[in-house]
Amino acid sequence: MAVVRKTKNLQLVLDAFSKTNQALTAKAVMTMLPPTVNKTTVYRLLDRLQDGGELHSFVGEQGVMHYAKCHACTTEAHTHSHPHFQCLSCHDVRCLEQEFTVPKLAGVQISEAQIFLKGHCQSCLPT
Amino acid sequence: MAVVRKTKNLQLVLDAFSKTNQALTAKAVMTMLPPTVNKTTVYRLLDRLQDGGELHSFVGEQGVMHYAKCHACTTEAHTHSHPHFQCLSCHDVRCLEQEFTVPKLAGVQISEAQIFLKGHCQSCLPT
DNA sequence: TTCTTTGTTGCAACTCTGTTGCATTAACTT
DNA sequence: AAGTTAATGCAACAGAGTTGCAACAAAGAA
Repeated sequence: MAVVRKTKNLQLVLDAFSKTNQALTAKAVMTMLPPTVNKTTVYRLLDRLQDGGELHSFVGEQGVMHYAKCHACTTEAHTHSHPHFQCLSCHDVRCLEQEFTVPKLAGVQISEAQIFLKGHCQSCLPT
Repeated sequence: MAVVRKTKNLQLVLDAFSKTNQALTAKAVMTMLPPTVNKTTVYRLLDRLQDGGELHSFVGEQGVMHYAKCHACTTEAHTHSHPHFQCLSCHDVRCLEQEFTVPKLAGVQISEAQIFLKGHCQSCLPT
């Protein structure tokens, strides 16, 4: 079920995501919230925001779920086929805007692609 | 540390992987072994086989670690840039042999790509 | 404004994947 | 056969995420 009521905790979570362009884990969100907010509440808010299409999620490092704001994605056509990227220097995780076209592969019919890239972001490039 | 001694449990795990082309979770491996084998042992054997280059691992559905036999990968050049695939019908998870070239993306320098695809395998295609 | 409905929250307990410390067992070496 | 030490089993733990339930609080109705 998506978010229905505009509660204080909801606003806090939304604020956390508007403060950054990074993808955040539930744990990361919690550290940005007053410690009085229960972790169950955070998990449930993230779920609801995802149901409502305000966030999308993907599995990042060590199998931990990450959540990020939806920009290109509309609620109806929730493709999420853009790659997600983690910088090995600053450890930021974020969405890359470029759409990723999955080439035709022999013997399988692809309907969904999850692409997780690691490397160095522009600010962290050795140059 | 890689595998050093050829123990009974090691052979059982290797047998499990030679019985299938699928990628297996630790849990899946355990169900293929006599119940006397401790789960810690399984996790450690999977780690050692990975260190030795006999297996490689990747994060699959719900953030669960999967292990698969290494074919193309050598111990030295352990690229793992081939995609991993899960069939939405039979739920098998396996490696796709085709190498995947990650296109140049603006503003980032990619050094590793994890590609997880979902769809239907040849046997499960509606045709 | 007050009442009522029901979506939301906090708490505690739990599930699941995976890990760690330690004493015991069993491969491999000589 | 004896010694060395990798491998194992056990128990306890860690971290991410879930569930049931009672209490609370938005949002609309009266």
